[in-house]
Amino acid sequence: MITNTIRIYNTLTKSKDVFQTIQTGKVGMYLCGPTVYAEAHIGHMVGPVIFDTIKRFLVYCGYEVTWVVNITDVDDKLINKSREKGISMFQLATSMTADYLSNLQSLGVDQIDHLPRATDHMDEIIRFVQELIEKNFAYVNGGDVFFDVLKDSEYGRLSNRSVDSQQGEGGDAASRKRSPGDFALWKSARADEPSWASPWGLGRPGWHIECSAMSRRILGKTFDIHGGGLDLVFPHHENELAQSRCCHGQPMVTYWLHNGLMQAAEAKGKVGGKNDRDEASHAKPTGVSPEPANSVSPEPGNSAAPANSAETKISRSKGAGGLAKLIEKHTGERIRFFLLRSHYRSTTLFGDEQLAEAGASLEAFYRLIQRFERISGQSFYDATSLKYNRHRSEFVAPVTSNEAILEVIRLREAFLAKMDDDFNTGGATGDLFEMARSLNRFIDSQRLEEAVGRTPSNLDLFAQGMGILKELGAILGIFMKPPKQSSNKEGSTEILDGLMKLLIQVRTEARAKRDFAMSDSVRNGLTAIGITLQDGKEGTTWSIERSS
RNA sequence: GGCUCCGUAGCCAAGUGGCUAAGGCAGCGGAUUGCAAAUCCGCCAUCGUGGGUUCAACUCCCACCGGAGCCUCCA
Repeated sequence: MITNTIRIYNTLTKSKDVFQTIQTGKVGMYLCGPTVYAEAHIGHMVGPVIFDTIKRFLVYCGYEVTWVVNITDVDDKLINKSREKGISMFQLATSMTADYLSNLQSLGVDQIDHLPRATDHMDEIIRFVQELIEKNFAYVNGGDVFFDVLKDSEYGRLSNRSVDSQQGEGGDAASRKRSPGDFALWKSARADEPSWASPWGLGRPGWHIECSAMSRRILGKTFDIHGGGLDLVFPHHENELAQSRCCHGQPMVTYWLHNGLMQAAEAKGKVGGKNDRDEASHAKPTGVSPEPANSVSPEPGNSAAPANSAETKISRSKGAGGLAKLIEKHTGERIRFFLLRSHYRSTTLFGDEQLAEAGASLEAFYRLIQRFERISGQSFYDATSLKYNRHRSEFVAPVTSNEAILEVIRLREAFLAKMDDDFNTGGATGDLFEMARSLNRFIDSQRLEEAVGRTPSNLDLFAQGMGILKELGAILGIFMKPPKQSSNKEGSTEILDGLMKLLIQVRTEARAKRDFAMSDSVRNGLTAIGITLQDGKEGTTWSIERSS
């Protein structure tokens, strides 16, 4: 059963529209993926994470969703970069695609159904160009094919631009265009460039046509949702839209979604943007004095670092696998949660401090989950252990008059209402924090930490409450598996557990004898190496502090 | 220059024409604890500036100041 109370902000209409699918119960969505010429940076993850969340939410609401993310593996940048590196374009694309996919996996983006590569769809691309020529929306000049912008009366509507304000690319291509705003559908290849045979000679596709061709093949001529970064609105999406609409005589997409761009804290410009890439770009006469050169970069995370340092550095180093390192330091779940804390349409301030803060707040959930596992003796993460509801329409509220649990039920509604409102994950996470507080309050008020409070009905109610937390976590794609511990715990778990047991026993005996000097010495020593002890009603527990 | 968007507490960040303006981080007070940690309770904002519309605006309109994006490859 479908539950639809969703409204989506649509770039095309510039308003929040009621969500209505083309086919009942089915959703087709397409997200513009990367051009795989360099390692991914955090900015590349915004779209995938929000779309992954959108798909989870739509599935939760009862839809059958097909999600496509394309991989652009042929492009001028790829050609140039592969030459630079002395490898083939194919090799470069393969390794950078692998990097991209592993980053997605780390962030829990696992809902993608199709990852089409442009080079695997040359036939469809060529056919698409052919159709546009036949329908007189495109023209051939030399070995190039251009889209004729003036033939499309609706051109410019998505990005709110008039045709005469279009500025086309200059260079030798300009002379072969009818009007400057025309863009290439097919580019003739020079002898030393990768190329494919076509009716117009050897060449490669233009930048925009692959998305039109691949989305048509997989999702059809008209589909529900198309997304990408705000920077793609023009020219990429405007052109894609023009190609598809002109070719098919019907709308390409119902809802155009655009995510805001990441901005490096204490740095100018978006992450991965011009300022990041162009080391020596003081060309702009902005009147601002050139930044001081930052030669030595302090340890990231050192908040005492001078401005123009750590945070800026992270985005700058994207060419050297910046994101993979970031994930290693902060864990994928932390980065995902960080991205979800703000609204996808807003510009997000990104920096080491912001990430650390997201991590600190996440700890409260992890502690609650540990508390649950300790009390109930069952796993929170194991799919067969804690029951939770996968579909919105199947929800059955726990029967109780307990205030804390009633609050959890109320917060679930609030959470879902926020998700309904243009996928407001930033607002929804707020409800999650309140939910955690309510669940802790339930534990405290019912004395679940002690044997006396663990009545079957209390334990059952508690499990139902935690099930709601898990239900909502699953929509956001978090709390699906245990958080990553420090890497050095791997492989030595048993020895570590044994040692900790021993130390705790020694300390407990000292405390029993009221030898607090001794017990504090043990605890302080452990704290110093990153292990935290917690004295509870039923003994002492320990945990390793995760990287900050 | 053209076209968009943003400016909410020390920091991050939701949100609304009228009820106490979410939540997080940090901080402070209390309960709890041998002391801590964790947890719970409480405190911590008149929403960039100046006008206007309105019975009523942080929320709508205008101007200004400040910031970002696109117009060229970009998630």
